Amino acid sequence: MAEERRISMAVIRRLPRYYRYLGELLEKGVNKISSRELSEKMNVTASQIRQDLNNFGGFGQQGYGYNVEHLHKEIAKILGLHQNYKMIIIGVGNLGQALANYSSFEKRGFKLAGLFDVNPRLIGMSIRGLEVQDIDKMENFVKENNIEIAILTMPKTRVKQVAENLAQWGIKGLWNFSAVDLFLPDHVQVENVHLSHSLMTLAYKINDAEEIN
Amino acid sequence: MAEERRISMAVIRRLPRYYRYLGELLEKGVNKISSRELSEKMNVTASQIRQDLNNFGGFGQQGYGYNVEHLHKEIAKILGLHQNYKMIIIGVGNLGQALANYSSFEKRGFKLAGLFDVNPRLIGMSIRGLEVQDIDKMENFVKENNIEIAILTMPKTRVKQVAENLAQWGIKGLWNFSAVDLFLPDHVQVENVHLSHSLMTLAYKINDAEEIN
DNA sequence: TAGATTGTTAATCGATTAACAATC
DNA sequence: TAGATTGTTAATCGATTAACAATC
Repeated sequence: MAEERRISMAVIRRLPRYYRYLGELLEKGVNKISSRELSEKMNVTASQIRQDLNNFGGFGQQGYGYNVEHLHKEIAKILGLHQNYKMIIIGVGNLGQALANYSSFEKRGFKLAGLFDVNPRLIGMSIRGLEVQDIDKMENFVKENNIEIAILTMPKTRVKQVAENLAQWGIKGLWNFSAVDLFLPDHVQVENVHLSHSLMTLAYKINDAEEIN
Repeated sequence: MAEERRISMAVIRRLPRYYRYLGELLEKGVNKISSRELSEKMNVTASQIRQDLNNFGGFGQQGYGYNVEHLHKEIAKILGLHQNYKMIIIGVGNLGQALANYSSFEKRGFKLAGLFDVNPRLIGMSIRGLEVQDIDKMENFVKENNIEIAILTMPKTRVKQVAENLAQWGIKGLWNFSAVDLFLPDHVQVENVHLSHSLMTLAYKINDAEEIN
């Protein structure tokens, strides 16, 4: 077995963007693309594209470039998009409902299987054919349906406890929208979306740009 | 005037997290904290905290540590949270509505001033006291009300054109939730929230963690 | 074959961590 | 004063860019 270098998250986080551009090229019927052409479209260096892709093996061909369809598929495989994932949403407030209605995730293999909340007013409500269930039912549901991903869109006070429970029940990934940092066992992966952090960063950029002038 | 080093976005993106932890300490009535104590709570190195903060001047005191309230306020200033920002939301679908209902942004000085959509079914609808307006009214509204930030939660097909218009009308920042990369003049700052990228990254992490075992 | 472009090594640049003198 | 902890320099580590031989 060859010695494998650990691939940095910086590289991984660029892959979805490559994937998106390649998908668009595919739709336009473009068959091949060179690292230079792609770099111009994406506003990155050609060198970075070649380095990034070479972490996973040689997908291109000297003198030719990359086959768009092939590269698109390979990146999907790297990201794990060739598989399906069963997801639940915990916390069916505004954001939870918005994500529940996002049908585009399904296309990429992320299947919504259940909705949970503590609020009696929401329990029983139906979104895209799924009934909001009492959070009491969650343990059984997760275990029986082999749920892989939980989307955390509930108030921050309850997140830590729920996340720890989910970890015990064998969940594999948490998509965390709350302003809470989760420190969990290694078998649970956490991806944070801190909207407030993002907005604060925008505020900084605005002020910084004004200072320059 | 002292020569100013450009501060990297890596540092800036850590500030909201510091800000959050300091806010929590403040609520607990903690007065002072050392870089070591904070580093243990946050799971980063003390060295990084001190380096990060020293980009903006010395906020601490040798032998003592940092005054929580003071540091909290200083970070707010750096991020530009001592100011108010007027925002509009363009695209009042699920995600737009969810963000419109997010009252916690207001507390940080991000004031929602208007809602816009093209869909006649949505126009006239009221969310948190704001009526959804026809997108035709947007140019006047932005100019007359000195809107600084636009939240882009509309279908990707229309984003580029709208963003270019907003840039011309003097908007300062775009909070972009669409899967489109915006290349705009320097006076407009863009902060992207690519939810699909985030979910793909989670898929990668899940698969990667399983490979290890 | 000649031209083009990858894969990959080497050079550079930037970010993080370690170390410690300054100082409260 | 003695102990603690910052501010800051130096060392290390990692990521990006440049360069070019390999090869289609």
